[in-house]
Amino acid sequence: MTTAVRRTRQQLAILEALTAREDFVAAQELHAAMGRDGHKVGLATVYRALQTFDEAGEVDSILTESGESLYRACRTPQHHHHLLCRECGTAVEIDGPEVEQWTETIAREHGFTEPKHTIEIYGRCSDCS
Amino acid sequence: MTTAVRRTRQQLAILEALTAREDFVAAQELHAAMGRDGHKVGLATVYRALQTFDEAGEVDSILTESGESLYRACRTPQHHHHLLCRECGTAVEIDGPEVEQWTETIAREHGFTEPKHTIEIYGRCSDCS
DNA sequence: CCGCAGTTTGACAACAGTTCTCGGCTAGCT
DNA sequence: AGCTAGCCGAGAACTGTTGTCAAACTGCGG
Repeated sequence: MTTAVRRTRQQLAILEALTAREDFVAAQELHAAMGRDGHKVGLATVYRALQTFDEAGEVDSILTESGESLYRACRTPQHHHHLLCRECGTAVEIDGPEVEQWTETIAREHGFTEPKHTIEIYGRCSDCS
Repeated sequence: MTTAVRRTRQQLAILEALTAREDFVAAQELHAAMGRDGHKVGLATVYRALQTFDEAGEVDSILTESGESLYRACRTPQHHHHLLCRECGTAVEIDGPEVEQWTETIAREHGFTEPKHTIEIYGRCSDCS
């Protein structure tokens, strides 16, 4: 296991709470949910932990259209994107080698290095249509 | 011209200030720049105007990685994406029919309707590398 | 087993960006 | 000119996030 060390009880609890969720959660909501479950952790701690996990690549994060960050414990550590329902929030993980390829090509063509990209598709899922 | 009506002096000034800029600007920066030029408009007005223009499709807007919105008067009203330098902020407009295609296909495959997407590529431009 | 050094925590304050509020002002119509 | 609907601007309020700092916890050497 190359999984990063995750020392503290709190961090463990946060990761656990996150894992228990299917979809993306806002830091605040996660914090609230943990409070409801009796796990008292500071909000700042939640933010810090999520940030740390994100940097370590242990969780997946996206930016909503309103600028807030959502997190999700991510099973496929491999790079991928999301298809999000803008009504109910369901997220489908998608994989797009073609697009990865495309962004790299575009970046290189314009002399850009270290390309990173944000690709999210928003729509209305079949249940919500 | 289907261009929306743009009645007031302020809105005109805002649009003008925006047009004078090559790259994406934050609402606040635009406001500051206008102040420097002697055009006094309220910050709230700048926000309102930019929002309105954005909805009307008269300007282009993107969300930075830190969650702030940037705007730019956009000459190619056609849908397109951006390649942004994360150092100096230079933006290159890019066009990717393949990707448009791809997102639609993906969305449809998963039963999603009304697909909209966010695709931004961040990198370091040749000057900054 | 005890104490120390370095981390981590959590309550709260501080921030940044954005939106709301509301009195005053304008523009356009009659 | 008078009236009305909508716009403006200053600042306050809000939201999500980050910083602060003392207290608590951790592992380690003695």
